[in-house]
Amino acid sequence: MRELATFEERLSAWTTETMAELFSLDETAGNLGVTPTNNEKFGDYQCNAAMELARTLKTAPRQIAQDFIDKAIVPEFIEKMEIAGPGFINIFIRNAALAEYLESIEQDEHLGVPQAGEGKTVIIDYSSPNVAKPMHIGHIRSTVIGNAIDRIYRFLGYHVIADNHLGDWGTQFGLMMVGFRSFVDKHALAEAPVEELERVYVASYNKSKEDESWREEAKKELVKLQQGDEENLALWKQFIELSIEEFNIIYDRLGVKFDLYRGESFYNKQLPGIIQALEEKGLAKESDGALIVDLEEDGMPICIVRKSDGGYNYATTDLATVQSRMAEFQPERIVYVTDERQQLHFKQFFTIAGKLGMNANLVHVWFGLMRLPEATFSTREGNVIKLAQLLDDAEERALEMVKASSPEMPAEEQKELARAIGIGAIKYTDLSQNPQSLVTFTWEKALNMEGNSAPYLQYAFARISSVYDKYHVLYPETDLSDCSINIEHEIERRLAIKLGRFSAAVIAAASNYRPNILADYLYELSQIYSSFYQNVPFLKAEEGTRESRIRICRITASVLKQGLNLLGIETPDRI
RNA sequence: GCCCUGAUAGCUCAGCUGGAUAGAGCAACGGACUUCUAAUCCGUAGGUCUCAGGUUCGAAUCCUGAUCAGGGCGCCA
Repeated sequence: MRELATFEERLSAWTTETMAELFSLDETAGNLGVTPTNNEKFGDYQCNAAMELARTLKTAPRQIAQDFIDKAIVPEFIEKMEIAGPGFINIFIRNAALAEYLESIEQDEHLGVPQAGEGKTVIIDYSSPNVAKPMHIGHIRSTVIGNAIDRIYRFLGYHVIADNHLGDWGTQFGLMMVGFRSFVDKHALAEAPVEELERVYVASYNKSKEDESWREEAKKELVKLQQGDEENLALWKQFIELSIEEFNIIYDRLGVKFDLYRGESFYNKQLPGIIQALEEKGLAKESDGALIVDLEEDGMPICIVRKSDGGYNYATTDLATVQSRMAEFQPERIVYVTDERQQLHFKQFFTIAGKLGMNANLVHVWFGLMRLPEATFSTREGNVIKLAQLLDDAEERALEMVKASSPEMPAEEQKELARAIGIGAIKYTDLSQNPQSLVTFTWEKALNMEGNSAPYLQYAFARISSVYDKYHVLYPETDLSDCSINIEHEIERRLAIKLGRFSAAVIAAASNYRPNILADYLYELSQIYSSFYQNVPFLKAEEGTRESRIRICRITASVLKQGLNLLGIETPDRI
């Protein structure tokens, strides 16, 4: 077992091993480990194996539990065990052991979180907006959730490659070309490039609906682009550059960094090879002029890999992308973060990748589409909320609160603080929900700064920092690391238990690709801390108790800071 | 028509691989700032976990069916 194993890990190993030995069981006996209790009166961890084993052992569950307690060699970190209800084994951890564990995670730069990913590469494909379209609130989920997964995997020791798979290729560029040449407003382009590009696109799109020759023209320009026409290529590159520049402004504000910006076009050269491989393996066939892969035996509709006009599809590009990534990076897995609408597409192309023998571990992490209370938003409806606007509003709202609570603070500092708080609030709103649930966007929710929100967590952190600083002013000579942790108060104990579960929260968030598990954990931790803060004195406590509590504060601060950092949320020292 | 999701307090949402009386926040009501930051804390109230079956010692959680809602299903990505 790893050095800094949690109580849960140690207990589970112990109960599983001991049960197996005492009752001569093999590994198939089911779950013999422990889980955290959800009520303190049942102890800290519970083992439910006795009920499960009752049938196979033909013994009453309480008797099994009793036998276990009587015969097992109990580790010294256990205070006591109790049998309750139908046969639960409730386990209580010794306070001294708890204190010892806290001290050990404090020494560890990863706060007890195992480096499970060492030597493994993971590619995470997220955000991936389309070129020439401004990011709106629909893009925030992929970006924020993807980035949290990115950070969490890095913290677990994985070598993460964050790849922004831009939508930089496709039929829309024909319309873009003709539209741009006819009615771009140079002034507007300089002011807000992507917004202007989008306006151009929408105008061109609308015209194409009525004007057939316009459509023809667009098609011609698209073909020219695909054939490498220099002028069109230059224009296309300009669209991309302008877009990336503007996306980066948003990414900077959100604290998101990518290792790669490889758009779909990056894989163009490989597309014919993919088609060839599909044909060679007998996977593709003609149908109505298009080339398709029949997936009926896999219970899925057919997948088009080459259109009847000879153009390639999304699926083909994605296959080429996998091939390229596998060859270049040999990732242990590739994770895609997109909205729910693409579930079928990913299932299809994962299946085809398997049939092609790509031998890649592909994961699709999907999240519910963002909706507005009135309806689904769409560019055509004109009811989109721009991401930049959302961030501005959040910062503004936070600034009002900062001004109200810290009027003496210099304006520059107020602004900086409001930025961290506003952006944090926006991110947290998305991260604290199960990604797969449907999300209805409301300003009220997005800008929430009270209760279960990022500012609540930031506030808890800031209060700790403040206490800690004050302690050092009052007792500059004391080295806290020389002072022992003593768990006395009930709320202190709850805090200690919770702190010990940080690594479990991080691991669960990673393996389920659900940052909300970590967000939940941090919120609960902050709640306990806030209660601790409000109800127990530390600076005014007696010597000894005081140092112990300040030390617990320090560990709480480390966990909060690290945890929030994994969600991409900043932790100002003052708020 | 077929497939994928979801339905939990008035509202917004948690509830991990089945475990003990289903939890938060907001809103409501009642308390706590001469005391470590009240963006906080303490308390009250609020539930037939959509419905009907099934599996199980044990179901909000797993299975089947129904209802409602969202999404997807050959040349968009």
